[in-house]
Amino acid sequence: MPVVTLPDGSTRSFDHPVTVDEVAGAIGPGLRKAALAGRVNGKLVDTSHVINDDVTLAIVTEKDADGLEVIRHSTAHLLAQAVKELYPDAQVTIGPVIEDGFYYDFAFKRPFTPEDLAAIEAKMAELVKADQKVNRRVMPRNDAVQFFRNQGELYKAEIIAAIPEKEEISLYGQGNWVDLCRGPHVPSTGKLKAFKLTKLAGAYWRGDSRNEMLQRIYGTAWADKKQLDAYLTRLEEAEKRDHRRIGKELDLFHLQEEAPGAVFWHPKGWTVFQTLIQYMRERQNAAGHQEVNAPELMDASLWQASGHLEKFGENMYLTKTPDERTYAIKPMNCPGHVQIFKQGLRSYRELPVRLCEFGKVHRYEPSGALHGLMRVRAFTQDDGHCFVTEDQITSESVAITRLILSIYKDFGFEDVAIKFADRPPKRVGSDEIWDKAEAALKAASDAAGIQYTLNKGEGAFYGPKLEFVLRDAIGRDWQCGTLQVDLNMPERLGAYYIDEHSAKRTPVMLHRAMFGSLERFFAILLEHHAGRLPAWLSPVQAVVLSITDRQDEYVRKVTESLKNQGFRVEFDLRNEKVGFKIREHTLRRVPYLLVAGDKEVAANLISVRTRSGKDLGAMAPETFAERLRIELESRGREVLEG
RNA sequence: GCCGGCUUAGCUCAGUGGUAGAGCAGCGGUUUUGUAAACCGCUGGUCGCAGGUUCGAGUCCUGCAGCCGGCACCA
Repeated sequence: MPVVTLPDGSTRSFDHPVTVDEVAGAIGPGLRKAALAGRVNGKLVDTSHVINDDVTLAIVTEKDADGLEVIRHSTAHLLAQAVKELYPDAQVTIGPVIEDGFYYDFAFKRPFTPEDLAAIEAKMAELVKADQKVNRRVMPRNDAVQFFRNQGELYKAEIIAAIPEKEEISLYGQGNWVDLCRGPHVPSTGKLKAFKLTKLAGAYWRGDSRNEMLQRIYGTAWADKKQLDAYLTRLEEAEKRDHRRIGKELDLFHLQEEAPGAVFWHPKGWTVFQTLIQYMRERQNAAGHQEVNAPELMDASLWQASGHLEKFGENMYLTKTPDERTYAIKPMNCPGHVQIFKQGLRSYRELPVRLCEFGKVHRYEPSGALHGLMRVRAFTQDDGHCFVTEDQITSESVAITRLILSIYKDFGFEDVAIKFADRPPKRVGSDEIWDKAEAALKAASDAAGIQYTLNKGEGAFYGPKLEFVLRDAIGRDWQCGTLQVDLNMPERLGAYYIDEHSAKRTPVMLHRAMFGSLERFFAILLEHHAGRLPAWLSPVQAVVLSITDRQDEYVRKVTESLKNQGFRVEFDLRNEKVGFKIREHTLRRVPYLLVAGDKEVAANLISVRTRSGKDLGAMAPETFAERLRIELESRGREVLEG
């Protein structure tokens, strides 16, 4: 006789086995109607699930995160059902829940068109209206394989055939459509009220580029129309902060056809870029890293020795010179730094040797990978290599980790996730060396007191790495910094030092980058701030505006004085109304607008307005300069308007 | 690289086989202006590139390039 304990601690006893649906009904008809699924002893089940024993039960509705998950999963099924009804020849494959929605992959003889998408969506709406009951049944594995084979669903049959033989397979059906699924699902299609198909895409079967390409349909699904609309609005907002759009609006950079994946930096964009470099230079100098510069073009033999040519040759720019030598444009900086380390005999007393470079590298990325500044073929790394003894791995790694996190704080990124990427399938070096490298990096992570998640098999080919992932203002994640322990490359490139017993020893090389790619970091900053860069990074920090031409001389004088103090300031003497000028410079995201009319000239003041529209009142130019200086030096932690 | 879409003025975009358009920007003038768009006028295009079909192509077809959305890749 089951006793059901509800989340509020109350219990309900039944004298016969009951379904989740019946329990919900016993609590109230409203809850019964709202029930999408149940959580029995922590496990998510259908509302039709039968409870035989004493359990804890939570009724899952659209208000729960679990409920939303069930809605999305069921909407994916609804999509597949609609596709099968419209295009019986299409074969279904998989349809999982993803962030904000779901997708479903189909194999079909012709590509789906945007018109198909509209038709599918209409069919889905029709099926919702029909409010078909969703039912679950189980089948022995082999029967299930046969069942789907008979229906011509070869992909489904293949998936099921990979499940251990003795397991029972659960099938979900609605109308005359059936799919393999673990579930749970909503009780009927009428529960799916707010969804939208969003995009069509190709996707490889089982995620392997050697396999055939399937057609993926993406959709989003929510508990109600309001949430759906909010999501669509969120997408529009994200589009507004797209760095490609902002880059154009603010005249920061451009890309053009003749140089795919390479950036033409405009004066304002380059100002920001240089500010980033200058900042990083100060931070890494202070941390004892020495800046160097290595050739962009080096003989291919060096890349052969490092292993890069073999592993990444297809993605390297190679050039043959008239003297019949083959040079590679550097795709990374490590071999160059090793050459610098190798000059002269190094003593253990010199270690750690920390070399770093703002290295411009070129990688022939697959054409489909290019994406604005986020993924380019020519980019600048704040790349560094620390040559250390084995004993120094931990302390050095801890120092680097702390440096990276402190730097991110200066840019306003407090929410940093760290991932530990261990040995990849394709790698150089023995397993013993990898064991050692992974253990060392783990020890260092623990010593630094950081929490990380495992990113299995995602390490570099020469060593394990920590990946530092930033979360931006609208919740998107970006991998930027990295710290890698490398026990392979120094040996391959013949680097050594003399230890305290006068013996040759191979140093350990720690690879580190903080911005990662400056181009990418720049783009992340633009999107994070929606173009409103903090004043210390803004290409133009203030504009001095005249109201009539009577203030021209004063405006020039004030501007000149601020520029002489090192601020990035412009003036605007155009024959325009002050409202027009304010609108324009606000749209250009200039942090401070300094207005000078007859009143200000008479009193030797400027009226200060922020780009967010706040009036800071009239003040002497010197006062403004003093307060701006504090803001810049504190990197925005102390703001003028605060 | 793979699947699909897109490419028209500096920018955003309209233009479904018959003489290339709008708004903004730019330029010239009027206006001397007080915190998010004053007014008038003018300029501006090998319609991504190369072929083809047609009496006629921005529009239809083929190839290529770039970009966009995904997939795969990412030292």
